[in-house]
Amino acid sequence: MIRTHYCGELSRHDIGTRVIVYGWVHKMRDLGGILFSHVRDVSGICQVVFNPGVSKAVHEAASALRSEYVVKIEGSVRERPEGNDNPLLTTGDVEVVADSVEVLNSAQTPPFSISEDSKVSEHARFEFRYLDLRRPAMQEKILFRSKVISAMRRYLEDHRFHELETPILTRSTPEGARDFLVPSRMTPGHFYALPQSPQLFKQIFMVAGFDRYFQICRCFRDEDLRADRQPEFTQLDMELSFTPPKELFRIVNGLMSYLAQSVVPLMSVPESIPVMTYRDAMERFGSDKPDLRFAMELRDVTEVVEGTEYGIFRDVVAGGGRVKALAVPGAGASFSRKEIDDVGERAKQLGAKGLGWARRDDKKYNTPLLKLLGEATLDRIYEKAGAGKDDLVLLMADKWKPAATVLGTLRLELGRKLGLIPEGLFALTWVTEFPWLEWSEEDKRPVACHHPFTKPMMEDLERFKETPLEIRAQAYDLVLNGTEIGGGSVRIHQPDLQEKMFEYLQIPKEEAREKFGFLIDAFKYGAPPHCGIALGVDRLVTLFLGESSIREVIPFPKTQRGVCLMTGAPGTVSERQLREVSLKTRVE
RNA sequence: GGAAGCGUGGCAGAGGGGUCUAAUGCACCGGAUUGUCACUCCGGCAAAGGCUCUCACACGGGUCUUUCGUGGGUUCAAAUCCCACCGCUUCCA
Repeated sequence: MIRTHYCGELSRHDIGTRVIVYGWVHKMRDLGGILFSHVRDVSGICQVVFNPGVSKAVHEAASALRSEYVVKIEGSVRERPEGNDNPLLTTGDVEVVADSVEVLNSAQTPPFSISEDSKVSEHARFEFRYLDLRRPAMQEKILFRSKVISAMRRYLEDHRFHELETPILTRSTPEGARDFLVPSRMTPGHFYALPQSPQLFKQIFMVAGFDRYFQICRCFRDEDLRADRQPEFTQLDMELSFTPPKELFRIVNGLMSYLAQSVVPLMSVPESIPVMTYRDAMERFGSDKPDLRFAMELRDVTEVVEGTEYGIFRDVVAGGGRVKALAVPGAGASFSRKEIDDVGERAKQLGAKGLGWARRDDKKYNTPLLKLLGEATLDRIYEKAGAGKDDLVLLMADKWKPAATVLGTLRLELGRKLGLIPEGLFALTWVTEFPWLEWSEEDKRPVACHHPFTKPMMEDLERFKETPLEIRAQAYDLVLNGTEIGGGSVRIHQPDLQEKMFEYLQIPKEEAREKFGFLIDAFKYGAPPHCGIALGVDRLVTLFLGESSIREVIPFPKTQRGVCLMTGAPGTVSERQLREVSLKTRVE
C-alpha cells in the first residue's frame, strides 16, 4: 500500500477518506488516554490522533513514538470536534484517526529542535545541515528558490531562449577574480579552471547562431567570502543576438514582473524599470547601486561655495573638486552634537578628510560654518540641498567621486538609522554607461571594469588617447534595493576591435592569442552583434525573502573560510592522488 | 594582508578574580494525565575518567578528579586577567 495523501494537503474535502501518510514525527502530545501527534512531510503538517477506543495496540505503539521518528500512518480523516480547530495549521480543521502506525525508522534526539524555531548558531546548523534543512522555515526557503528558478525557465522558454550547457572544466583567464584550479592528470603541470562565468562560451553560442541562450549555471570565484558571497554561486546567464540593450531591458523587466506575479506576490514591478546612468547614480546617490527605496538625494553645491573665503572649499574647488551636500531629514533637530560628531568620524573612517555640517534652530544657523560661509551662503546651500529647517545638512568637499561615495554611504547608514527605508518594498533600477576601463594600481595598467569583451560607446572611443578612463562602456547593472543583482553589456563582435581592446589593456599579443585566439577567430567567421546579462540567483532569492545572507537560500553553503562543515571539504588527498596529477604540496 | 566581535551543558544563554559544586529557558528522560496543538502537573538531567557501596552480571547509589574552543602564562586562587593558536561572524584591501 502506497501513500495516498501528503500531510499538508489534507482538508475538509478528504473527510471520511481512508488515508496513508508518511512523514516525520514533528511533535507528540500525550494526554494519557488520548495521544496527539503532528506528522510532517514536505507539504506540511497534519494532526494524527491515537485513541485507545479505536485500537488499544495502536495507542500503545504510538506512545513509544519520539520526535523525528519516520512513520507510516494509516487511518481515516475526520472533521475535528467543535472548537478544536487549529488555525495555525493549514490542515487545522481535520485530523487523521490512526488505526495503524508503523515505525519505519527511529531517530536520535536531534542536536537542535526541528519543530521549534529556536535560535541556533550557524555553526551547528551547517554541521547538521540535513536537520537544519528539515525545519519548515528552511524548506520554505529552499522550495521558494526552486520555484523562482523554475519560473525563470518558464519565462525564458516562452521568449524563445534555449537552455544550453557550457563546460565546468575550462581554462583560466587572466582578467577577473582568482580562479579555482583543477590539475590535469593527462597533461602534467597543466590546469583547468572552474568558470567564473560562462562568458566566452555564451558568446560562442551567439557566433554559432543559437540566437537566444540562457543557463542556470554555477560560477566559481576564489575570493574572500561575505554575507552575499560564496565561492560557488548560481547565475541566470543570458545572451541574445541581434538585440539592442533596450530590448534586453524589456525582456528582463518582463522577467522581473513575471517573477513578481508568479512567485513573489509581495513584490510589484512597474512595466518599465527606471534607467539611470552611472554618472547620475553617483551624483544623486553616491553609489553605482543606488537604493531607491528612499529619497535623500545628494546635491551639488559647488557653485554656491565657489567664491567663498573658506580655505578648504576654495582649495578643493580650485583643484577641480566638488562640494556635495546631503540633507538628512529631521536630524538637524533630533541629533545630539555627539551624534553629529559620530557621523564626522564615520566619514573619516570612509576615507574623507573631513565633513562639514549645518543645522539651525528656529531662525539661526548653528554650525561652525556660519562664521566661515555667512548666512546668505548657508541659505543657498539649504535651498540647493532641498533641506528643510529641521534637517541636518552634510557637506563633503573632495574630488567628485570620493565626495559622492562617502556621502552615499552616509546616506544609506543614516537612512537606516532614521528608519527611512521602508520594508517590503522592491525598488529596481538599471544603471547604465559604466566606465569602460579603470586604472589598476596593482597591475599598473588599465583593466576592464566589466570584462574585456565589453563594447565601449563608440563616440567616446575617439578620445582614447587623451582620457581613456572617461570612456563609457555599453555596460549595465540591474539593482534591487541597493544590491547589484545582475550585470551585463553589449559585447564586442568585431575581431579588430576585440584585438584592439587587448592592446588597450596591455595584454601581450601572444598571451591574448593563446587565451582568446579562438574567440577572435570565431568573430572572423561572421559574428552577430550580441549582448547579454547575468542575474545573481542567490542574491535575488535572498532579497525576495528579506533575508540578510545568501547562506539562507543555499542548501549547502560554506563558511567564511570556504569550509563545508558537513562534509569537511576541502580535505586532504592521498599521496597517490597527488602523484597522479603531478603535484606536490608545500604544506604538511 | 588588515580591523572588529564572538567561542560556557544537546541547543540558547547568564556569570567578567574567591560565594562556580556554573543561574535560567528549551530540548531530553521517568511518572501522572481522554481533546491537545508552545498541552499541563510532579521529578530527573553536562561530559569523561578513577575509587567505592549494593553485587554473579545488569540496574542503581556514594565519592573524587578533570573539563567553560585549544595550549601556555600571571595569581594563594582563573570560565573570569595576559599571550599564542584554532574556529565562527561582520567589514576593509
